[in-house]
Parts: sequence; structure tokens; C-alpha cells
Amino acid sequence: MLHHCICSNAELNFLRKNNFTEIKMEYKFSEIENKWKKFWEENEVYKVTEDPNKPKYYVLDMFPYPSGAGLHVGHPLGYVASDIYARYKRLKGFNVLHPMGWDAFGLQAEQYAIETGTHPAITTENAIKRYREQMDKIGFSFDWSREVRTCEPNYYKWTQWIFLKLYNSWYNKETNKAEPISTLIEKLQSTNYSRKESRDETKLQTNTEKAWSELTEAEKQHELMNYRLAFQSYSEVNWCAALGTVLANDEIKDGKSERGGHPIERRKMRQWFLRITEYSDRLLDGLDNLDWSDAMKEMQRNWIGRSEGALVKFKVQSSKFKVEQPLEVFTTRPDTIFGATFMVIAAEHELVNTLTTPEQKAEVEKYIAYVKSRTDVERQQEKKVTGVFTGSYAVNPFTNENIPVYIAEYVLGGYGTGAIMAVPADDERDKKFAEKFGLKIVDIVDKSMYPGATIEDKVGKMINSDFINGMEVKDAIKAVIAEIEKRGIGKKKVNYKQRDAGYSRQRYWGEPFPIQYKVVGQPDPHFEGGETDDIPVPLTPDKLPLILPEVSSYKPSGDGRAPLANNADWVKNNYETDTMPGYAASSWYFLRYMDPKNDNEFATKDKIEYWKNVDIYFGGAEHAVGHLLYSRFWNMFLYDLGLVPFEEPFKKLVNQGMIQGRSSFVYRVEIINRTTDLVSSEIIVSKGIADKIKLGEYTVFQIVDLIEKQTGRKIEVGEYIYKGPPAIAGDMSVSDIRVDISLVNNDELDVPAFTNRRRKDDDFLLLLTENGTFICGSEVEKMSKSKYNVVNPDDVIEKYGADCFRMFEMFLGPIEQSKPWDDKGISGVSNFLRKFWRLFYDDKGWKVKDEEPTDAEYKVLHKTFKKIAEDIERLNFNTSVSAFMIATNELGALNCSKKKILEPLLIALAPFAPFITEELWSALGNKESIHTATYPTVEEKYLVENSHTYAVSINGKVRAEITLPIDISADDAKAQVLALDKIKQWTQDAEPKKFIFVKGKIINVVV
RNA sequence: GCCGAAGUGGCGGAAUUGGUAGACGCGCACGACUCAAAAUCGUGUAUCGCAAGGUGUGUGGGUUCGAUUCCCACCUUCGGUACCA
Repeated sequence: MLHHCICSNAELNFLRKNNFTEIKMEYKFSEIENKWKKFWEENEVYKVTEDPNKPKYYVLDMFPYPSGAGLHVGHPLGYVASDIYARYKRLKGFNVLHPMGWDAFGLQAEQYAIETGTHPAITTENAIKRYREQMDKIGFSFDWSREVRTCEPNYYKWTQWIFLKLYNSWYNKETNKAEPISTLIEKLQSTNYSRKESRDETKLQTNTEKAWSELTEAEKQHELMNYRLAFQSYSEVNWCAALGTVLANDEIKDGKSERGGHPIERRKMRQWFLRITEYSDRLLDGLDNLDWSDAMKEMQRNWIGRSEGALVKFKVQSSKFKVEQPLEVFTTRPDTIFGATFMVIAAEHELVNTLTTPEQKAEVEKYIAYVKSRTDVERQQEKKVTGVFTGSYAVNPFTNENIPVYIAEYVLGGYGTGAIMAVPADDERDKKFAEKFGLKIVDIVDKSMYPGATIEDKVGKMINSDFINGMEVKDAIKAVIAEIEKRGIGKKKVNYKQRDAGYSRQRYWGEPFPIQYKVVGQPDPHFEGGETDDIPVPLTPDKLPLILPEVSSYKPSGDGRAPLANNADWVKNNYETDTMPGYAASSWYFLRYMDPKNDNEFATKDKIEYWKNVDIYFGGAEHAVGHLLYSRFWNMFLYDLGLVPFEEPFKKLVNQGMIQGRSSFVYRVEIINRTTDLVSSEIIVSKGIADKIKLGEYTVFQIVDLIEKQTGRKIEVGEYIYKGPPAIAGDMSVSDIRVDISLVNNDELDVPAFTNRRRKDDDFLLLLTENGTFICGSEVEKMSKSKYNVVNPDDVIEKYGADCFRMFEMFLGPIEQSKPWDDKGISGVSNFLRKFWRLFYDDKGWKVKDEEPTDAEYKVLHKTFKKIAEDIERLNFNTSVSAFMIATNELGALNCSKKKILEPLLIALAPFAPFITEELWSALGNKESIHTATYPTVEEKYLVENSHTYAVSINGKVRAEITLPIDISADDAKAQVLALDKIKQWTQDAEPKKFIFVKGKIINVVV
């Protein structure tokens, strides 16, 4: 690199002649960025190896799913932040692991394959290539030699391997950790181990009367399924008969399939699960020691939903016949049992048929069909109260009253026992239900001594409750549980909202299960549903990876089985046809980065010991209870088996907000011909008109007039409008149409471009506006291709450069906050970079001098260091950017281009703007990359202040200012302040009521 | 519905522990340079008021000498809600 300071005039002239200075004097970001991108790659500047002499630091990003749409400007937000942090840590002397990879299995590529026949591997490969190119442009310091791709056999081999570990493990409650299943079998074989007691939560599905040794192999396997951490059970899926496939919740809109609008039905299927509930308590307790936001911890706590309460059995009697099996409920409020005036069971409760009386049968069946067509979310968010009486009654064991049993969708099969005792006096939803169905309400808690307490608060004194009358709620809970246990009708119980994690997907593009079935061919005796009782047999680890085979069709088989059923060999070998879910691979990928190419282990022990857990993890808050819970669980499991030396995988978590898109809308008006139901030609109106139509402020006649006025086109009124009473808004319908944001500028539609794209034959396209300009509606929502609101980072970089893009993303606002993308402010950052560049170059060329800086210049420098270092530690990158702007403005004002100021400032800026700083660093004569430099230290001596300008307020309102020495006493300050003319105006020379002096902050005079 | 978060000028946002609300930037206005434009530089910019002064951080209330910050109730928007990742 040329060292400009020592260039002779002759050299400069030579350079000028060769047009070099022009390149240099102007900030040409694309040349600079291309040059250094290449340099970093060729010199492997970001490659990292285990180095015992340096402290390690692991900076991780949640790896992306490479979708066909490419990266949009929202994706890099977290990556830029983590990159700044990783670069900062490197400059501070840490050995930083900062990898990136691809979460490459998923639904989108599969859907694309179904539509086009292209193999998902090809789509995925292309998407990765595109993402990689886009990322490289931004200048990330990832060590790409450690890249992982979850869809490749050398990766999913280890996903399958961990699955086998889960399958072959059980959770020993005595040692409180996972152990190999062999230790369980030993216990089961021993005669003094009670199989019935060992799993109180699970209904054992085998005959526990027989001794273990007397069981058949199939019976043994069935029983072991109750313990395995990866196990099979039955659960409901969204079955779409018309499409012959199981649908993800995401593929359902308003209770219908998104594609085609077909009806959905809940259908029970045999599925794999992970027994995450065994870890519920540890997942809860572990949160206490994590450096995560309280919000994130709270969400996980609430998701796990630990609650203490009681299981209570209610006897049931039907008018026609006797029911042997009691109805069991879980309640967190056993104290309210005297107010339990009815019961509600879930539509999928096993006693539904038994309890339904012949008179109620038709109504119950109708209701159950309705519930089955709805997802859990829909069932709970419904504001209207629905339900149906079974015809049967249960007996409240404490009041001995007969209470009716209802079925309602607000009770879910998956939570608790799928049945509740309803206490309308003390539960909001029960109350609404009771009011709707005219059921008895008995007040049982007096809250009058707790003003402001809500219906659900666990406070008050019991009334109308026999032996617990007068007790506080807390004590009453204990007393009732004791009584329940004494009478043998129930027991104390801890319940978790969290359920075991569904692990089967009826999909192609995922990891195959390393499972081969031993065919029995008999219907499963333990479950309804007609599935066969085949016994899963795990592959031995040496058979891994079990490669995902080609299939003749990516469509599901149609009978509920996954696309792998379309491969004859696969079926012949009795391999499992389901595949693993999306979260499988992402539950452990952070470990693979440590040793990504290892064929013999998922990662070797030495390397795991060196890198340990992730020090800081950047990712979206949308993963709060999914990925972040699953990966904690997997890591704890591996810890139990002694495969990793730490229980928690992510020490610190940063949730970057989502950058949302701003979608634009136009509005299509349909005028309906009442006699023929025909729809008029396409009429597109602006937001103002659409709003008025929706409010009923425009009649059809007025719209027809508008059309004629604005387009000259006459709509045959008679043809479209019912002749008779005046048309009302109901004669038109308005629907929102998304319009690509590239056709919209400041909410104004580019009418010619829109017309062009919308319809070739614009004869039928009528655009209406209120005053000439076509203003679109807008909405802030997730950025996505289907919403036509995607902004591509490539375009931004092309226009402004990568350094500018990086700094602008940071400048947008706090990293944790969601915000819509708006590139209006980007020119500010662009201006800053050019101003910064001009500290080094002006029209005459290089201007950096070797002079000794003044104290004022040093002060600017060290003030900035201090601010930046504090900001980075606190992850306030937006204010760091503004600190750099302030420093540049101040140095510009001081006309300072001194090397001793600019060189260290470059290092501080390097994590944010790696390209421009590298270029200027090299222009200063440095041979090594700036990214291997040492971070400057703050020298406090330049920052010492000896006076402070206080704001003086009267009764909290600022009225004056006064500059006082920093170590002045309160009394001296008071004397000086009260002598101020402005203050005298308010005090009228009277002694103030109060004088508040907060050193270095404020003075307040109360009069 | 439930769980979590956010709401501050025309716009993005700042205010770190309860202590001068609006840093920094965009936009806008005016000015300088220029034949002109662009670029650049400078000045101003919460709001009402001539001013003194008043009002102002989603809404309503409270605590405090002092509240964007703490408490209570509510409204709106966003994320998650167990098969999108």
C-alpha cells in the first residue's frame, strides 16, 4: 500500500497523471469493498482455530432457513449486530468463534417441489448460494470453513445419532437425569421394582399384573415406550382429506386449507414424541442463571406452566346407566370446590361417548364435528361461548349435589386431564359459560378486604364452603387437598402446561428416522384408529446416516403417510416413512460448529471443552418457546449422558427485533348486478375512496359518476344496478389488493407501471382517485415475498455501500425493537461516511498530518471511545453510530486531521464499517489488517470536568441555568442560586420551602 | 382468549440509577458557493402565544420536591400460541 504521508511531489504528480488521486480523493465504496472482500478471503483473516493461549469467546447467530426469496433487509439486522460484537471482541484480544450455517430442511422447499417437481436439494442449494453471495457483500467476519448444512448426510448423520440416544434413554427420577434404557431394564427385571408406581404420570399401557420376565417381546417394547425419551404415541393432526395430507398450522387459514380452501379435520395418528416434560423442572430452574431478558424467561416459564394443585375424581351418573369410571379433573384451586356447580370436558375426552345420553346424542355429535374443524388456537380465542350438555351428571364430592357435565371447546384435551370442575364464581370463562347456559353460581370467596383484586387473584376468605369457611385462600387450598387425600378421591399434583414435543412430520424434506419396523400386522390393541402394532427397531449407529432416498412424488401418499411411502424400496425395508421436524437439526447445531467435519463424533471432546457454551446468542424473539426451549432440552440431555460439559447452551441471549415491511394496498371495488350476480369490470380505487365506501359514504351511483368523470367510461347503470330503491353500500364490495412496493413511492402509486403490470388490456382497468394522485393504503407486517413488500439488501448496498448499509441498520433504532424498514434516513449515514473520509482526503488529496493533537482533540477522541465501548457492551449500537457522527462533526469543526487522533478512531469504527476503515488504515501505512489490531483504551485524564452547568427549576420546572464548581457544597450552591435574578422573580426573596441539590444533576427550588 | 413486548416532533429515534424531554439523523425552510444544477457548507425547526408564559412522551388516574422512567386501569400495534422457521 502507498504511504501517502511520505510521498514526494514527483510521486504525487505521477499518481495524478495516472488518475490515482482521483480514485483516492473520493470515497468509492464499491472499489474499496470489492478489494478488501477479496483480500480477507485470500488471507483467511477470519479463520479461527483453538488457541489455548487466548481466552475464547463464542458469538452465535441463529442460522437462517435459506428460502427461495433470498435475504431481505430484515435478516442481516442480527448478523450485523453480532458481527460488530464479534469484531469488537477480537480487537479486545479474544479468540472468537463466529460461524454461520444453514437450517436447510423445511416446508417451503418441499411445497415448491410439489408444485414444480424440482428436488428440494436443488432449490436449497441455490438458495444457499444466493444467501452466501448476499452475506459476503455485507462484509461479515464469519469463519466459513466451519459452515454447516443440516440437510447434508454428514450433518444429519449426527441428528439421527442423537435421536437414537434419546430413543435408547429414559429419565431416572431418582438420579434426576437421563440414563441409558439398559439401566431401566435392569430395574424392571428386579422383582422389588414396582412398575406401577414408577411412572405415576403415565397410564401404563401394558398388563402390570404380570412380572417383567413373563411379558412377550412386544409387551416389553410397549412398556418401554412409556419411558423412552423418544417414543411413539397417538396424537391429533390437521388432516385435510381433499389434499390427502396432514397440514401444518401455518397452512391453515380460517379453519380451511390455505391452498384450495378445503375443510380440515382433527385426526389421530401414531407419531413420534420427545419426552421434554421430564425436563420441565430443570428447564425452569436453569432460567435463573441465564443472562436473558426477563421477558424471554417469563415466556419460557409460562410456556412450561408449572402449577400446583390437585387431581380430584368426580363420580358420574347417567340417567340411563351407571358409569364406573370417575371423571378426573386437575384444578389449581381445590379450595373453590364448594362452588363447582358444573363440569366441562374436552371434545376429545375419552368419556364423551359414555356420558352422552341418547337424547343428547345428535346435538353432541354436531358439536363435536364443529370442534374438530377448528384448531386449538381458534378454539381458545373465540369470544363467543359455545358448548353442549352431555345429558349426564357428576356428583360434587363435597356438596353431594348433582352437577351437569358439558362439552365445550375452551377445555382442551391436551392440558391437565381434559376435564375441569367449573367454578363460575371464581373463574372468568366458567362464569361466562354459566351465564350463557343458565347454570348455578355460588359465591365462595369473599374478596371485599382486598380492594382491586380481580376474580382470578388467589386471595380472599372462603364463604359458603362448610369446613373451610373463614379460611384464607392459601390455607383453604391446603385443607381441601388434605381432605381429598384423606377420603381417597384425589391427590396433590404438580401439573405442567408444557406437553411432550411432537417429533413426526408427514413430510419428505427432513431427516429420516433411523427406525425399521418389525412387522406384526395386527391392529394396535392399545389405540383406536386401526393402525398396525408394528414394533420399531432402531438401526445400529454404524448404519448411519440413513440417507434420505429419492421419491417418485413429493406428494404425500394420500392415506396419511408421508412421501417416503412413494419409494418402494423404502417401504419394502419397513423404514419409518415420517421424517423429523424442523427443530431437530437446530437443537444442536451450535455444537457442530466446533468440529464441523468430524466423521466419527458429533464433535470431539477437546474442542467442546475449549469452546464450551455460546457466550452470546443473537436471534429473533419469535423463537422464545420453540427452538430456544428444544435446544436447551437437547443440550441438557447430552449433558446427562456426559457428552457435553455444560448444562445450558446459551449464556447470554439478544433478541433482535424484526424489521417489518411496509406493504401497500390498492382497493378493488366490485359492483354486483343483482339480477345476474355478474361482476363489473375491474375498478381499482385509492385509499380515500375505499375508506368512504366502507363507511357507506359513497353510493354505487356516485361511483358510476366518478368512473365517467375520471375515465370517460360509461357504466351501464341498468346493467349493474338493481332498479328500485336507492343503491346502498351493500351493492358494492371492496377488497384489498397488495401492490408491489416497487410501484409505490411515498404511498403514491406509479399509475402507468401499475396499469402495465396489472392487465395488458387496460380497457377494463379503471382507476379512481380523489384528487388526481393515487394514494395507496399501507400496513406494517412481516416482510415476505407473498406480501410484495420485500426490500433486498443488494439494492441498498449497490447504491450506498456495505459499510453504509451496516451502519444504517444499526442506526435505525435499538436492536431489540421491531421497526418497519424505511430507507429515507439512509442518506444521513452515507453523508457521515463521506464526511469521515474527508477527514483523510480533501480535493487536494491526502491531508493526514503527524502533528501533536490538542487537549480538545484528545477529549473528542476519548469521549468517543468511552461512549462506544459502553454502548457495545450494552449492545446500544444505534447510539454508537450517532457518537461516531458527533465525533466526526466535532473533529471537522476543529479542522483536525491528525494521525494520532484518526488512527485509533479507525480501530473503534472498524467493527461497524470494516471496509472503509481497512482502506484508510492501510493508507496510513499499516501492513496488517485493521481487524487484527488492538482496541484503544480510554484515557480518563482528558475527560475530567471541574464545573457543571446545573438546570435550576422552580417546583420542577426549569427556569434558569447556573454553572458551579463540581465540588461546591449544597449551602454555597443555595446561596448562589437564590441570588439569581431569574430565581428571585419566583421566590420573591422569601425563604423557599425546600431546596434540593443533587450533585452533578439538578437543583430544584420549592416555593 | 392466553403469554410477551412496544407506543415520545412531519419521520427513525435519544434521555444509562426518578433529575434540563426531543441527542444523532431524515425531512422541511432560509442562506452561502455556482451561469445553473448536483454536491458541499451554514442557520432554523415539538406546539400555542407578539411576549411573559402555557401545553406536551398512547388514554385516564396515583406516588414524588421532581415521572418518558415507578404503581393501577384502559386503548392500539407487533411477536408467540405447540406441524413456518
